[in-house]
Amino acid sequence: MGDIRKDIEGLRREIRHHEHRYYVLDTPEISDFEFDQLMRRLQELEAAHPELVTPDSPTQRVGGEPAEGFDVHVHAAPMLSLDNAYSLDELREFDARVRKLIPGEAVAYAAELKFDGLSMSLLYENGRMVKAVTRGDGLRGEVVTANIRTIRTVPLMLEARGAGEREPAGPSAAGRLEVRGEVVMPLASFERVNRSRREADEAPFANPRNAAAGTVRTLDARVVAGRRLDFYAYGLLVEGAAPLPTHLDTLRWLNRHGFKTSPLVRECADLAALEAFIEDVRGRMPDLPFEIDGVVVKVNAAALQARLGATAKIPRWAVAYKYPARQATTRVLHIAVQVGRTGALTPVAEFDPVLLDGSTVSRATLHNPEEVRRLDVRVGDWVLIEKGGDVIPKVVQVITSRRAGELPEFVMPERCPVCGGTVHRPEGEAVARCESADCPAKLKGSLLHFASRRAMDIQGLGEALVDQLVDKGLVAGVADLYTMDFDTVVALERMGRKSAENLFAQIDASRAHPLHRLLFGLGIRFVGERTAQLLARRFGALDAVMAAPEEELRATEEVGPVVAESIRAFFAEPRNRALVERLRAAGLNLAEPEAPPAPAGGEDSFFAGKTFVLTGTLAAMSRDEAADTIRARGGTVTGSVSKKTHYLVVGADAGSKLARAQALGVAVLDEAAFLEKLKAV
DNA sequence: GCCCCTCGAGTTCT
DNA sequence: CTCGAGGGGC
Repeated sequence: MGDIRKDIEGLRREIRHHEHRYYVLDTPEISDFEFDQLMRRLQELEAAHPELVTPDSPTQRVGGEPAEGFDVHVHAAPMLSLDNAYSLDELREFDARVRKLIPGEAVAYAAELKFDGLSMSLLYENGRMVKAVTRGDGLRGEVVTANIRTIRTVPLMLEARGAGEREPAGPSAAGRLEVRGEVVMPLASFERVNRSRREADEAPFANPRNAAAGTVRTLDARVVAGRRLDFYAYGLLVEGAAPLPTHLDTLRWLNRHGFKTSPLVRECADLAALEAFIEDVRGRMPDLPFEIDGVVVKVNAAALQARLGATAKIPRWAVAYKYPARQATTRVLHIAVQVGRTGALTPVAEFDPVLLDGSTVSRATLHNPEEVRRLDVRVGDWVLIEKGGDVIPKVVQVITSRRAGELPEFVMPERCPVCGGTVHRPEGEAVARCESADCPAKLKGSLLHFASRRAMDIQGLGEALVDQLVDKGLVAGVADLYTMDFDTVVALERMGRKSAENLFAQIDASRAHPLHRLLFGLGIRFVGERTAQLLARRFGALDAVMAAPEEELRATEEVGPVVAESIRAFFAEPRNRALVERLRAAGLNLAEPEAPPAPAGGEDSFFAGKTFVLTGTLAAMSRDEAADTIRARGGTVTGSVSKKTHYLVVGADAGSKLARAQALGVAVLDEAAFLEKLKAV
């Protein structure tokens, strides 16, 4: 419990620091998204430990303090922010919560666009706009009336077109009332503003929302007038009057009085209708003249809203659904250089974390110096990133229009960033490699590779442990794994007795694995899983492979001059020969068992002699299991679709392979058909 | 010598 | 999953 209290206090300190940087100093150190994540974590901890919530916690107020330069206005009613739903699941939870709080009521929702701008409160007296106030910290905002007056879609005088026949007329515009909405910068204006800022050698705005926020807080209203902002209204508070019966009524009232409101709105009776609307809006997003980042969902009936009420920070009757972005833009903070097990130096872009398709992404490989040059990525650049058909994010392009001034080009280091060893890039090859035999990064990579599932399958030997073993000098090569001292390992960080026992059991069991796993695990260049299997099967024992002259090696399937030379060079290396001797001494199996007889009945099965490719996620089994099953029935499984492929087995979310199969006219089996064929045998 | 097929290698986040 | 590159068929 003491730990949790410490965590909470640490988080609060951190959040207060960033709030100050953001709201007061106007020089944030972290992205909005990271800030949100900190806040979320604090909220979760406090929710789990309500006794630790204090009134001065950052969660107990809505935002920051107004900056100097503008008058401060205290909102008549706090401008709350909305709770966010980052997935349909979270939206479902919202719906369930609402229905649970007001059981038996027929709940309908009003859904509209969630503009990516800044909230604004407009005060009207006798129909005249007298004051415009930013949201500020939710309680007090900045008075920016002169700036907002320049926005053409903000009515300075309320119109009062007649009510439609079926709509209630609503309150008169005569008294004091407040209209709430969002100031946005349309994309066309955004492009124009950034173009002229670049011409004037000023840093362009990162996105329309920042541009709108920056503009509204400009002290010179003439500048604001030139920026063409827009205003969309979504809320109405009338002094001394009850709210209109529903949110949709409010929107109609606002329209009739001269305000723009969300161009897409729908009344949704249930979750399914909400999901349909969300899907619909997603499709239309590219055609909208402004940026949105989601859909706002509100309980439509004012009476039910009142019954649901609000917490100190957010109303319980509304939620903002945010789309998982398929693409995102972010800023490159750093280009790191990683060293892999083969010594390959890989440049990696590290950027401001962004939410991309449901997960937070903070880095993406740039593969090699060639790719860095092709993209022309530089530290400080804004880049467009996406997750293609798969999970792995990639940098699509640099947004050169947002490059502020001159940025230095990336240069590959001439020495290994980990060990300082010499780096060599052979003529005509894309990758540069660290040449040092003792590079810790290479050692860590080889250990992880050795322990990987398809090699020696030592579970529990992960990155964290390998780091410790190497950094503490306990392991200097794979052979040391078999001579490690149990007590030393138990003493390592985050290593309990039980985990150490499991680890040693795994290491012990690995001694008996067949030769092909060891051969693969050694990490000889160009000898992957398959080549290792072919070699092990042909030579039967490690000594035979080591002793084989190059011609013999080349007689093995899929081994040509390059691979043969690589194997020869590996075993010519004295330290590698010594390694083999140590492994032998440690009692490792250095032989390959005789190939098992062909599976009974395999020859006449549907699968026998045919080539299969698997893609997507299968529900009934993993892809590996499916591959084993096919092989057990006499089929072959390969990784890529070609004309020789007989069938492509597709699971859910199939990627590019399906398209390729269709292009080549390769037959496709869906999971149901595949399982059917399996049963038939 | 060209082209197709595979294999190898690197990779993100939860 | 994708890219680069080795092997081997034609």
